[in-house]
Amino acid sequence: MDEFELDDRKTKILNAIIRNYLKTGEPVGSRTISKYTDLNLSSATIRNEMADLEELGYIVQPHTSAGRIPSDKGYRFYVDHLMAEKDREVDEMKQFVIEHTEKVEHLLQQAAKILASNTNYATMVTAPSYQGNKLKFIQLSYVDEGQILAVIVTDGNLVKNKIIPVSGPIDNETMLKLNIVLNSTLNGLTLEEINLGTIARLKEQAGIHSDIIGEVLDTLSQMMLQEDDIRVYTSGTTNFFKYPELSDTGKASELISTFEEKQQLASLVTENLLDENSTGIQVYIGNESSIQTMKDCSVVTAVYELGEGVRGTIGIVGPKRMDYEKVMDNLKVLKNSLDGILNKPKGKT
Amino acid sequence: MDEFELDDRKTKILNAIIRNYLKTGEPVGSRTISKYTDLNLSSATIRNEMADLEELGYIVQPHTSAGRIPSDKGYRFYVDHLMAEKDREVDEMKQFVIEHTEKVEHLLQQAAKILASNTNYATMVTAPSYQGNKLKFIQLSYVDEGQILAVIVTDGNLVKNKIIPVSGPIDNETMLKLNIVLNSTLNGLTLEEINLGTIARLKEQAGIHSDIIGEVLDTLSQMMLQEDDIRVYTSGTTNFFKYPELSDTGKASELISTFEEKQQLASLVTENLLDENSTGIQVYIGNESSIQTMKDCSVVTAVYELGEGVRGTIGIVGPKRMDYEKVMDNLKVLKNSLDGILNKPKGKT
DNA sequence: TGTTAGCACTCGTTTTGATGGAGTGCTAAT
DNA sequence: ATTAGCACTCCATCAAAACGAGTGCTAACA
Repeated sequence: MDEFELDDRKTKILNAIIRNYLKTGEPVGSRTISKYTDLNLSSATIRNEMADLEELGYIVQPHTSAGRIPSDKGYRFYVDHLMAEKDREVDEMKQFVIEHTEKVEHLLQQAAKILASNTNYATMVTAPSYQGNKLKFIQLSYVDEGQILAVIVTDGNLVKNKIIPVSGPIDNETMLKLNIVLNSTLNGLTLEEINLGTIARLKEQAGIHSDIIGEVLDTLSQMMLQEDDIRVYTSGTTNFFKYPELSDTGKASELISTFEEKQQLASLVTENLLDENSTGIQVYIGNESSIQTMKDCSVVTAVYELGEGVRGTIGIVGPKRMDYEKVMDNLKVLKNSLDGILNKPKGKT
Repeated sequence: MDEFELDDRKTKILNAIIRNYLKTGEPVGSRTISKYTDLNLSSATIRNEMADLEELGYIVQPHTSAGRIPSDKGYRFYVDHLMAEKDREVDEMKQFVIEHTEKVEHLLQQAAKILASNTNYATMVTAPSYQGNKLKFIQLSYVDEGQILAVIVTDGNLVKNKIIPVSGPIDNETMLKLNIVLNSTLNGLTLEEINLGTIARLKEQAGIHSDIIGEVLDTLSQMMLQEDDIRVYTSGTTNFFKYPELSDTGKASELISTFEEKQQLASLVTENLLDENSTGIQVYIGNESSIQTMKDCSVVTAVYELGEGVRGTIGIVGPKRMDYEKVMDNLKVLKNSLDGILNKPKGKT
């Protein structure tokens, strides 16, 4: 619907304004456009058109007697309709050489860092959620009196562990039995598939030690629950200082604080992880994102999939006047680097 | 030696200057001191004394016709000789209510956060090193074809795990045997105590599967090696903005970047973890710390001991003009809260 | 001899005013 | 419908001026 309220000429002018503003960061005036486009119109005509565009809400004037800059609506229009037109060369982009390390956390931290240094924006990478990830192996070990160690491995070789306190001592045979019961019942299931029936069956089989099973299951769900555990790796937060519109002390400080409060970031990103099964790229302009402090920023995110069902998000945060094309390209490339990396043979990618 | 080059009056004046500057953050002039102290001296006399103090290097003038501010040497003198004099009330300090969570990492992140909000400085907490920590339990599990899971538990219930790739399949009996060998040989040893003799004995016992033992040992040392794994939790980095002398874009940005590069912070803190067995509090003023970017800051650190041999560092970074007394008090209290927390009964502390 | 009052001087900060330029909106001519 | 022209607005920049805090020095004082 939006696109019909703009005729061809207005679209061209808007495009020119936005592209120009992305480049320079300065409000752009009618005279500039008059020369920039192939429309061969005088600045006066452009002025008239610009007045219209402003009335329609695509551009705004920081103050009288200044040029125009894109509004959120303008950016949105650009991202949705104007941007894709241009084919761009990916070869200029630095490659993502991600060392295939054992530690997922290192991997992700690294990814965040590279993305930040490539784009010059602040970046975040959320650790994968266990959504839909299958249990592969469970092991209980009697470590110490009163303490059992539960180790859980899922597809994609994500490992979690927790110490569970128990009251009495437990003999080896019981441990063995519990392990067998747990593994035979739960292996191959996703967390969502463990229902009351499964639990009842488990407890029955465990007999006298059903309390331990209970503990284990609690642990399981606690572990896999996202809230508790969505880790977010960030990098390049000081990049905010590179953009005058964000670099005044107050704003930058708020933004960096938000990045320190990883939990907030997680929430921003989680919705799109759940809502959307598509692996597309999401763009939030200004207030479109749910985080107040980012009202002067744009957020671009993508979902990666380390292994089957092991999905997380990568994202960048920068000024609204960001190089959307470059950012989206970078995200795509990084996403591809990460996708399925856990299942790939060891070594460099 | 230093203290002998200052007579009583100079000491008093220096003290007054520093205390005043700590409060206000403004260069302090002779007139202020003339009224502040009980010395009942005119500003002119103070001026003479100040000229002397400047020549001795305890104070400096930001520019002609400004008051004086303490030099690094001045701060050092204050911290070493002047500060302790005053007894302060701890009751004003907010308590550290640390929830005793299972996850050490949450615990430490929380500690950093509370410390930051208490002091209004940037804080860091390093995860404990394994220095001197004893192995308690090792378990190898055959998870998948070609993959063994190694789980290692140390005193203090720190758990580490790693997936080890193996070439051929391994039967249950072998696994059992390996586990017994590993545990019986290594339990109770610290990492440092595992020497070539131990290793040779292990491999011999393992027989045909000595390669796996080798892998496990590699993993062990890799895991416990500090370099690889000193995690640093930080908080309150945006507090730098609260102090004008640090809040200009350039400096603040550098500092925050340093806090993002956790590894650098780790190095700052590690030395004192190793060098010193005392549990005292370390103060680094300006260039006394090894990190260039912190030349305009003071760093105060303390060592905590979660469990026996499980030691890490807590520290705060702020302007040289920081409230040393408050900071040191806070560190002491936090240190006490953390000390031995792993061995304490579960629940609130 | 140590202390103090007084004064000239320095230097950073803040205020003020002037100037210039970029850009607009409107009107009248094409 | 388009354009040229013009008056007007507003911001940014710069320099000068006014200000104020604080010093160093000298000469007087106890």
